[in-house]
Amino acid sequence: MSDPVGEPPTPVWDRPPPARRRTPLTREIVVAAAIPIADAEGLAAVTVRRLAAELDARPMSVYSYARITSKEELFDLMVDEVSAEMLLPELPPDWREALRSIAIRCRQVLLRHPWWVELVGQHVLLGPNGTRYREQNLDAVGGLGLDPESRLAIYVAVQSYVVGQAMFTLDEEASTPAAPAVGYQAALIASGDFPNLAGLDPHRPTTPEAHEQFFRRGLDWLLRGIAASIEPPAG
Amino acid sequence: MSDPVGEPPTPVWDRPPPARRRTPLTREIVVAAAIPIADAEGLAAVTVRRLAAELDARPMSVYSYARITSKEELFDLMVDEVSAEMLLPELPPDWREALRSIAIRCRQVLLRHPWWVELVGQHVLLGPNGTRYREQNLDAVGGLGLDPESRLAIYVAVQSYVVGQAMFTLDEEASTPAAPAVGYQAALIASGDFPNLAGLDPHRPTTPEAHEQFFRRGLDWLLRGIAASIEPPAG
DNA sequence: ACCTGAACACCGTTCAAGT
DNA sequence: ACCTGAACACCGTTCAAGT
Repeated sequence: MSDPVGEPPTPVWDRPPPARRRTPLTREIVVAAAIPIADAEGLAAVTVRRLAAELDARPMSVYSYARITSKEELFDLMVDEVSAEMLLPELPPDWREALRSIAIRCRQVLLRHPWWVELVGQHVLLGPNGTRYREQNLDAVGGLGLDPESRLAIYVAVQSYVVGQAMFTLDEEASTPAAPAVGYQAALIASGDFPNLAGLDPHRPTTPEAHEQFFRRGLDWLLRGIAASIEPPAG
Repeated sequence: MSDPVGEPPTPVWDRPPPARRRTPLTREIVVAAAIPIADAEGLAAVTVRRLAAELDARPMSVYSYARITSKEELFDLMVDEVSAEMLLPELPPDWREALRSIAIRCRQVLLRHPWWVELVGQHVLLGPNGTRYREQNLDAVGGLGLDPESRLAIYVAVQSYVVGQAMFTLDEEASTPAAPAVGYQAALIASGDFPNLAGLDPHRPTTPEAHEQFFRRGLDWLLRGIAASIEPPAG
């Protein structure tokens, strides 16, 4: 692992001398290397030294070639890169379907990149792709004749729900029944002081499909409430 | 800073010898010391060594006296401690008012302890106070004759919105107009490619009151949608 | 048994020295 | 000017030695 060449099957002299660099290190390569590490092992595994080793470079070269002045800026780039995945190629004409599609797509991306949620709290969506994403959200409700502030309020409400809900799903996926805290929880509930929690089926399904159904239920509530406030009850 | 006694104003011999320890170090004291640090300087400022210095102890004593085996467990304790602040002394009888009160209270606590949002993504609410908080949430909709799963869905939906919305508020409060990313953003929008974002008033109020109004709007949408699904339209 | 000092294996980043 | 090795000032945690 610490030997970038691996176990040499031939004498040194037979191996071609290392090329200066197969492809010059670029910002894109650095970001593309960091994202899978964060996906698979969490944000904490993304260290400058680890990236350098992975890219067969020296730690400080990561800063030089990615043109970043701190690790935080690398995180900014990672957040914006993933924001691009949230963009829909096309927006359904109906505002409700448009918001629903955006929310579902966003959720899928968040479940693929759990660290995004951790970062977005401190790294606002001000990069190029994050800006495009926000523009697309406002576009979704563009045909309703609402004032800009109201459109922003709708975007923030839906996005808040999606991000918060993704956190819950990730939480539940991460906490195995064997975790100590889960056992403690069960003992607490068995005390009888938590009748509502006790009423929950301990064997309720926690499949991805079940989580998605749960998510859609809340999303429908929110969209229905928005609809009720912008479309005065007909009849 | 590294000298726990400060600049001595008297010769050593005049100063009373250090008491063994004013009060024995306990878990509660450690957690109570950690929370204000996180509130004021962020989670990253909470280090074992910093805590030890603050409490006039050695780093490893923090582990011993708080009975924790890792820093993560300290974070677990911090999350649960703050969860207690979210509990309402009394629940309004009307389910909608109950959910609204919980949401507003929760939001106030989150704005006081911004790091809670960062942690809750990986530290599920399985401690004693977190469990009480979840029980209270389920209790809020206990008088409607809903099945347990539906009550859980309502709790998760409201809580998701509250947590996600708090992140947005904290984001906006944190990003000063002088931040480089904000300037970049303005230039992007000036390009004309983002008509919806361009339509937003750049001088719109960003006071805490304005944020709260924004929050309440989305909360009302969500509650209205929930109401519509459990109370079939009368008339 | 409980507590703790020194040491270990890491971090991100500074900075002076290279090219 | 751009790049980088060594060094600095930190981390969380292990572990052996104390009481």
